[in-house]
Amino acid sequence: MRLAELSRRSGVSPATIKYYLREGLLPAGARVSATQAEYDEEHLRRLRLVRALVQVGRVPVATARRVLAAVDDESAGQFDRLGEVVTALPHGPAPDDDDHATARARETADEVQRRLGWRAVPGNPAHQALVAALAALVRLGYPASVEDVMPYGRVAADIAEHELAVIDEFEASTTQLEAAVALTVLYEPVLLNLRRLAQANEAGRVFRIDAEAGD
Amino acid sequence: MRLAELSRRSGVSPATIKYYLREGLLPAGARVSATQAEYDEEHLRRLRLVRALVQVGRVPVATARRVLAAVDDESAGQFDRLGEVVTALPHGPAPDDDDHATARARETADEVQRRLGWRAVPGNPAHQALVAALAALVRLGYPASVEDVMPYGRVAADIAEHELAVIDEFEASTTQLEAAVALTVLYEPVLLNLRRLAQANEAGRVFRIDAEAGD
DNA sequence: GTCATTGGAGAGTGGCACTATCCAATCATG
DNA sequence: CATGATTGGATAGTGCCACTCTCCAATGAC
Repeated sequence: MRLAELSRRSGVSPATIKYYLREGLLPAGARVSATQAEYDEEHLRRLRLVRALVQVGRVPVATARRVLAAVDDESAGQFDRLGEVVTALPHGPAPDDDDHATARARETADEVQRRLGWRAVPGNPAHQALVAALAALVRLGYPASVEDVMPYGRVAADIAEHELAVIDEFEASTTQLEAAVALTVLYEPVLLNLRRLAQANEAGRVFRIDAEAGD
Repeated sequence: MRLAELSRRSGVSPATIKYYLREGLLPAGARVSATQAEYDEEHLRRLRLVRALVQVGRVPVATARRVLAAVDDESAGQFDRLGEVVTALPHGPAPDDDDHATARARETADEVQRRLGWRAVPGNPAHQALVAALAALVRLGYPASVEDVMPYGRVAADIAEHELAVIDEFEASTTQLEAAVALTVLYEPVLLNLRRLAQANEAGRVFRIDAEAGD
């Protein structure tokens, strides 16, 4: 199919598809002549994945390129590619200054991971972002002790175990990696928005009861 | 204290503090003369909250203004203010087109909420964002059935119940609302990054065993 | 043969979170 | 009281990012 049809079938504007081609998010089509290229179903699928990552998963375009390159890199082993993928995916900001709050947050993060039996990797961007978030809570005086964080850690462990089981069912290593990326990135907003809905629901219960009791 | 000292104590540049004052994220200081203003500890605390929301929570500045205005609005009741806060907080994008995938996603979202005993509010931005994320999964052919999503819903319900209990322990309604905002926004990266760490840990177990077994 | 279409390249746009520059009023100091 | 530094407010500018617009030569369809 031509670029115009790829655009029509995906709902992505031709200009944006050209942009993705330029940025290396989408492999070039098979050049059928000097001014025409042919795209197939695989291009359509990849384009949909890119759109999902960028729009729903809020992955920056430059990051998506790195992630997809790691997924496609047949030369490296599966475990190394997965490592590249998870470190390339966007995380929060790393802690900017090493104050008291950051130090306490780091201790908390380490202890939580120890209790869950995880190997703590201090350089891991997810670890850094976790410390930064906990440090912000500490700075504001909100609860962020090991006991406060542990419930989230247990929940995360449950979810991850379930997700890896799902990923492991895919056959080829490239489809496994693509599934890992898609499920990691796209179930993120699912989880967050379900949490928001649960909070709204729970808040309705708690505060309405309070209000009925006379505030 | 003067703006310069507020800057020193918070680590935020004077130019950025001025920007926040202009944008209404930070109330003006007490004007002590035509060219001088006095800031107190409350300003410092608010500034730290703003920084945490904007930097760690990735809340857009315009959104933070709405959220903080609702927290401060003494004229409205607590429940209404909380409603304004949760709808103002950033969510993912709403579904852009109403195709087959979106329709299926909507059904799934409704059924999950029904099973969890939540009142489904279709106009809720969190609901919209949930549908958009599920639609993206459906479009890519990844598992997004009611059974796939329910574990996340149960986890969200557990977390929310725990969080509301924490919030309910704060005394004044303004501090409760501020706590609701801070905990909702700042525990989000905590949860997400713990999930990433759990995934990395679980992936290490699964794929290393696979590799040892001969790939 | 003619004219609309295609794909590639480069520059331009709009939004956002700052950031740099001015400026007049004021404060501390001698 | 003179004077130079500081302060806070206003305005314009910067850098980044995800597109989007415009142009163009080569081509394909009729």
